[in-house]
Amino acid sequence: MAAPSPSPPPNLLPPPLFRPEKAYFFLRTCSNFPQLKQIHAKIIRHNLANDQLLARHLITLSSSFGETRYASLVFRQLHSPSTFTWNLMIRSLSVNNKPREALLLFVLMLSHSNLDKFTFPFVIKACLASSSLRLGTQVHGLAIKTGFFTDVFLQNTLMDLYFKCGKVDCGRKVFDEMPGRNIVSWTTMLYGLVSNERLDDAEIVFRQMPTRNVVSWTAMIAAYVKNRRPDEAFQLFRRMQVDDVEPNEFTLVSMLQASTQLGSLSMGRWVHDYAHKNGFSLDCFLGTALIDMYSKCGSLEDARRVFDVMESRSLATWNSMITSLGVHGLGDEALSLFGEMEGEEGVEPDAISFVGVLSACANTGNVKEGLRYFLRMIYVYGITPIEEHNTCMIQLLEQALEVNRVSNYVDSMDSDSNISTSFEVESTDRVNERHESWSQHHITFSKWDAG
DNA sequence: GTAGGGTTAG
Repeated sequence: MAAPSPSPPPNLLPPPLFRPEKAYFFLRTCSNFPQLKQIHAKIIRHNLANDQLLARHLITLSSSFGETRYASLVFRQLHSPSTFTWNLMIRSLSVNNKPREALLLFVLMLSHSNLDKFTFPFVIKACLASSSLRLGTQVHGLAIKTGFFTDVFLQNTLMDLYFKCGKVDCGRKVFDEMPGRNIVSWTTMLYGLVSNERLDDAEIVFRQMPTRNVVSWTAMIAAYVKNRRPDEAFQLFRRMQVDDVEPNEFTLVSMLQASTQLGSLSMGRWVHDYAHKNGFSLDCFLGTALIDMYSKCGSLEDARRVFDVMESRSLATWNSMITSLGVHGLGDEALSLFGEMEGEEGVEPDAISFVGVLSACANTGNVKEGLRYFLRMIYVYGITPIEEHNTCMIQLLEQALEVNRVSNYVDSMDSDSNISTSFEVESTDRVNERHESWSQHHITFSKWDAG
């Protein structure tokens, strides 16, 4: 009797068929980076690593997880990436805060691939993000040379670059020579003028605009706020509603700033109420603007209430709440909230957080904690002190010296020698002379106390 | 797959 033929060992079995469609399905449902790596491994095992469409999905997804190195790896595995894929990779690096790498890739692209009209906005944005105006100008030249300059997206992005680099005349020239301006071109022009101290010209542009949408209205409202003209911001807000343009979160943030500038709690409450009634979600920006408004208009309770109900909080949200507590004299609460923030995943304090923390310590005279946080800022978080930190520290040290001076004075009443006392007095005076800014700082906080 | 407006300190 013939022996049954042995079945091949499992590792020699042909792999089950893994079509690209199946890989797309997996990628569509993929929600984290380890999962993505598993799917990618499968893709490689089934010789699909050179599939352009799959690679695009992998690049988009890994960069959405912030994994640009992995995205680059996928990109490098392609034999000859299409222009689309080059663009995608440049964009991925740029949006993940790696504009220099994006620009290097663009330089490489010039000798390996054709460009298209989509390439330019990505590259110009990378120029802006890395403050490379010079390269931006060269890209401008290249756009003209290659015939892509007629694209309105490209022109708008270029205008924006010039305005944000302070080159108003260059931006204006692009705008003036544009044959097919659209609403974005007009709004870019408007805001370009505003951010270069030219509110009057911006008003003219706003009047001349053929059509206005919520972005253009909001840009003009924000312009008034930026120039500390809150009354005009409110006027324009009303006109916008008469014009049947619905405000959005961006608009409301500006209106909250306008309320803060007016110091009007009732106006601020009205904006909050408006947001509530119209179903606006409390996103990080709107929530933080509300906290700031309530705190500066005198209602710490409302600020805290907003903070507590917010579903997601940005670093700015935490900073705003910490500063508010400190400013309202609740230094201990400010420090304890800072501790909570440090425990929160993905939220790392920045220089502004420490301005809040140190001024909370300074206001409550908490010298020991102040020094501890100051050192923590420098040595744990690697943050270089800025003037505001130094001002707080000087205030704290003066308090320490003052306490020391008084105690030394008391000691000196019991002893014959008062050498150390005179030294302390002298050094306090010297500090006062050198740092007159302290008194200004003090006035700032007295203003809060009064309010 | 591309462009414009928003938050925290000072």
